[in-house]
Amino acid sequence: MQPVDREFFRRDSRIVAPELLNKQLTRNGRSGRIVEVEAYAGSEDAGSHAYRGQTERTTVMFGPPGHLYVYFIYGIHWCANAVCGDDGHASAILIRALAPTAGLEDMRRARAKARRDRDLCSGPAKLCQALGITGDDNGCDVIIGDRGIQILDDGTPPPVEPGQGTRIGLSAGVEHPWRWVVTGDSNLSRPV
DNA sequence: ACCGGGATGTTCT
DNA sequence: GAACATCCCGGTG
Repeated sequence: MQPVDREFFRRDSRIVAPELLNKQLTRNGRSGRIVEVEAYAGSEDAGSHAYRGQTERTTVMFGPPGHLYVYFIYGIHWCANAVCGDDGHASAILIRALAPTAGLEDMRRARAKARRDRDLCSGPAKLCQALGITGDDNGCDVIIGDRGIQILDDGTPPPVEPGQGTRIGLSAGVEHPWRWVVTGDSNLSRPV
């Protein structure tokens, strides 16, 4: 288990996203293997929060790679992205699902409504609940592990042939096939 | 199993 | 004032 290098994230999110599969997202003993991601490609991408330029909300996305962009959605939920690309490029990867690997008791407590373990982290807002990620964590550095949040490499390579499809829940930019999954994993938010 | 709708508040027009 | 990178619950088959 070693932290992913910052240079790993200093590339376009569409390149990094499939490679992020099977890395571990961890926080203070709660961990999960990343099994579903979506790439957002900044100002070129009508589906990205950064499409209309930098705002207060999207400041972190425009910053250096290796940080967490956390946003609030539908009045209820938090979702987390890994910021990619060099400084000034609003490239990011939405982490959409984890296969829980450690700290299951804490996750079940944080997600009391989840009936089965496969419901703990099978969605972008569910996994934030399970790991206790909120707006307070916006901007934290996942390389050095601010606030206990890290992305680690446990030696498992990404899938040779990840499943690929269009992104979920968008009204603009729906045409781009920038969602990648570990095919067949039981923790996906939806099959491809 | 699948589908429809409500929750709830920040962000941007 | 509308839209929103979602989730959960309660209906019906």
